[in-house]
Amino acid sequence: MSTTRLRFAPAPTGSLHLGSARTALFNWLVAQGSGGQLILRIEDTNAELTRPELIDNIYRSLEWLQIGFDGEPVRQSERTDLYNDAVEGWISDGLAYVDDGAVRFRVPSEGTTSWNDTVRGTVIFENQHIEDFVVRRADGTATFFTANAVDDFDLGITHVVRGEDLVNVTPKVIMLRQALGAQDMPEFAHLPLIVNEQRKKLSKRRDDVALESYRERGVLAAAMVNYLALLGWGPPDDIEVRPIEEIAALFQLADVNPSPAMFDVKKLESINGDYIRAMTQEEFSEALTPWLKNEIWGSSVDHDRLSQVAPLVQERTRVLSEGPPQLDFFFLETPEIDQSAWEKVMTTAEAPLILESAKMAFATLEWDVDVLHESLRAIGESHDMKLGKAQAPIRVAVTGRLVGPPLFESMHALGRETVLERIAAAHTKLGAT
RNA sequence: GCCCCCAUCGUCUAGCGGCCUAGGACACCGGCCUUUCACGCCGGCAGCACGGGUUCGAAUCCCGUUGGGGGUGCCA
Repeated sequence: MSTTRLRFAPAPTGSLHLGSARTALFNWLVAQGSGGQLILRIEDTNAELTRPELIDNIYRSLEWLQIGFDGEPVRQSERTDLYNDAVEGWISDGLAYVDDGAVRFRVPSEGTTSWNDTVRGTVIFENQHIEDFVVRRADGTATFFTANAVDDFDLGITHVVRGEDLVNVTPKVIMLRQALGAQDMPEFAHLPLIVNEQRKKLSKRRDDVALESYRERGVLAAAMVNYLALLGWGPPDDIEVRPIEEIAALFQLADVNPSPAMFDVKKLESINGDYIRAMTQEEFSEALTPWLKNEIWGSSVDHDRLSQVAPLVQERTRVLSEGPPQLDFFFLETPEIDQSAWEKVMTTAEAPLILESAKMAFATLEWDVDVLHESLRAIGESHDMKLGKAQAPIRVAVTGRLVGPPLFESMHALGRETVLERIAAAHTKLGAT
């Protein structure tokens, strides 16, 4: 029995593109599910694509996604002899000819070239519509077609899984493979494109296509991979959010939907929120660390303190970068007061009374979450206000904002002294205006 | 222009001739829970592009129309 062998073959053109990441993932899923091998092949036949930092980018992104490969990466820039031999062979067999310094493959003017695509069914091209394409440039380097056909053959690739934008090169690659003397063809599967709201292929110019930028915003690798798997494929049991190993066990190339899929950031973030909530509290506060540097107070954070308060915002965080901003009042000397929040709740007749009462009550009561809760509830009641209303001035005074983590837990963590200071400051500020 | 492909709720999908009065998820809208926001729970809105066939029976098969996309480089 022959083992399944796949390859992910990106061209190094900067940060890994979402579409490429999805292609890498689907290749990986097939390899996992079939117990086969997955090879990473860098398509850098073009000299400017051989820059090391571009290639490092790919490695870094794939490593982050935890998409692993078998063996060392194959660099096409290091296999030029192989391609030259192939081209020379085609010339001497009369299958290719020199044209203006370049070498072109002679495409028959009759007949058809077709294959049975695993996701799209039979695809047929009439040879008369295919031009004599270039297999070696005038500068002596091999083109994509040549390198692709030679490598897939030489590396024993059994499944070619790639984007739909490559459908039209497939007949050319098939011809070259036959010209190489191959008796068999790999299984081809062309994945649907990932498109934007305008239903156009994601493009670098218009869309946020860099995998890296989602990572920087605090999308977890596991969530990204989970979401990507859902683009063009759906689990048979309707359970969408699940470990990638489970997806690999369920995934079938033939089940992939051939129509284009829109990249929906909202859904990605929803899934990311699921993954964040599934973390332990320790994992979550640890995961927040890289995003601290965006905050002015972030450089001097006490990590014990952070792990104490981070759980308060865990279920309120969809992407990690949203975490630290919700925690600022714990680490700032004085909270940054949101102007519109202040105007909304501090300009009522009750606000000063609530602050006044709380200032007195909080000075002596037992510093306990439940006691604080009950105390504020009673204060509100004495002014004929529901707790939801009564807590607002205190919340603004203590946290600076109208919304945030649970108030009593926050005050408890902050400590009596700080809370009293902030309430007093707000009270004074009110009196002054 | 030419070649190739695609077509189920706004979006991602399930469906592979009867189980469909079309299921799930995200989004959206209500409600409950509730110390704000969130989480959670309950409910709602909303779709087989259109027209012909085939069949006892079609979202599912065939043809056409329309609409959309991809490609058309000595890029990959």
